[in-house]
Amino acid sequence: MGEMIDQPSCESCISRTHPLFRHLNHEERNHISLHKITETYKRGSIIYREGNRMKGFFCVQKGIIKVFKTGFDGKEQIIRFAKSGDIIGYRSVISNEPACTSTEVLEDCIVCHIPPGTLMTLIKTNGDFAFELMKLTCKELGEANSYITDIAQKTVRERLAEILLHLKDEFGTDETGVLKISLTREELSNIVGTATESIIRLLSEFKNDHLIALNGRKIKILDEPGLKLIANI
Amino acid sequence: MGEMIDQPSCESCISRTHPLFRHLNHEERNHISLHKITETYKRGSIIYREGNRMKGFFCVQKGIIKVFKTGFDGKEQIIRFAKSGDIIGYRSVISNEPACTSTEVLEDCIVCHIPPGTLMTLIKTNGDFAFELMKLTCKELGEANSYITDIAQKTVRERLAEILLHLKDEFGTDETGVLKISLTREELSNIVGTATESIIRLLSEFKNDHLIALNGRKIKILDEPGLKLIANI
DNA sequence: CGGTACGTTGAGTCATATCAACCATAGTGG
DNA sequence: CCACTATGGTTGATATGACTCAACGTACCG
Repeated sequence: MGEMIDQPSCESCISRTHPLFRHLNHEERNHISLHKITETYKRGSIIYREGNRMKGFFCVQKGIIKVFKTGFDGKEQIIRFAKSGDIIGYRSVISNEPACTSTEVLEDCIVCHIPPGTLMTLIKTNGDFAFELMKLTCKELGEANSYITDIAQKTVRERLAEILLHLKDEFGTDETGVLKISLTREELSNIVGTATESIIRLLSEFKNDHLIALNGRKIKILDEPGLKLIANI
Repeated sequence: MGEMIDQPSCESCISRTHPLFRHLNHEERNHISLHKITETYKRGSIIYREGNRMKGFFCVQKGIIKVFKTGFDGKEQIIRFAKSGDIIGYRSVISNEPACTSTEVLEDCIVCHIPPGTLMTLIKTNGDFAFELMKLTCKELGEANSYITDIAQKTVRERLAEILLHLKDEFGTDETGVLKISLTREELSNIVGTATESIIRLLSEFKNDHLIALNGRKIKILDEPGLKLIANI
């Protein structure tokens, strides 16, 4: 459970212009405003865990969350990240199944929790909302399909190069070119689907080949075309 | 393009009781009836190809279709199968993106093609339909997420055992216990994500361990608990 | 100051890919 | 009817990418 903070109105929320919420009318937004709970979560907190019965979904205002599954031997597999504007947990609400992933906060978050009934009502009464949500799901599904193909066919080296580029696209870099998202070696290995040691060795190979620069968890992309070549993009 | 056959009415279609179509009223069903095109496809035909702009979606009446992506070096990765009652191609219609997978017929098919406008209208005007479709997408997404974790973390041996059990669940067996779906060794390898030779070797290992019996493409499951043990289920 | 989590490096092993040869079957065209 | 070709299946030998295990360094924290 996160910590409750002053409850801001949805009328002033940055997500108001999000494709998903763009089509809501005054009344619908008001309804959400009344029923949502805005909370903060610190780095390391678990928002929900695989197997939990979901009691609504979450809209991320700020921060970064990792979405992962736990494999047979307890090893995490990171499926995706959620950041400002993304929503998580809706899949389980809709399928009415226990959550199939866990979510852990990587960077302190502000998250709005919206009860399940509100989601259902919106889907069934607002066609545009339903359509946008479906678009979102379809996008995720398309990405998942690509991911499957990549993991099945590419080498660890190729996948690491691809993930680095992908992280740059998704989270960007600061002024000096350092990836904004900060991950442990283990987390990187849990995205790529490999052993931590392999990631360490490959990162230092990439560094020797002047593709990246390393400084602890800070990763700077030096040669994007070079990485693309390795990743086969 | 498939071959057109006598156009049956949707009023008598077996898919009428499908969760997705259950909530359609007389008028909506009539509208689909008027606008759908029912076609047959022979084994080996391609219904649509990755990158195609989709001109509607398909509802499978009969037969088996494989849904796959083509990797960098041309190797196929089978993402899923579609059989009676399943629908394919809707993702691209909704995202309004080119198809992200190709589909090839494994067993002669009867397929109804439904134009994109009809899908959109249904989503936006029939909340129950939208909700059921979303459920379907979410189910696929959940399966894709599990698949990612499996491929990333399990060995080829474990995955093959799992796939065999999965094929049994999805397509069943005949009276003698032989899997109803018939796949080439290469197709099996394109599901598991490995080399054809590895599949051949592992299948014959499983056979020696009396887990399965082999006769050409016919695979009989002899020891389901044993396979589950190997698959870590 | 010791403890805990993370990062790094080396050595050895193993699962799986790759390459190559060969067999079986079925369809094709002269 | 036979040679020809294509496709799928099988097996063996060899190479190697990646994992595992183990030791050790580093940094932060109470």
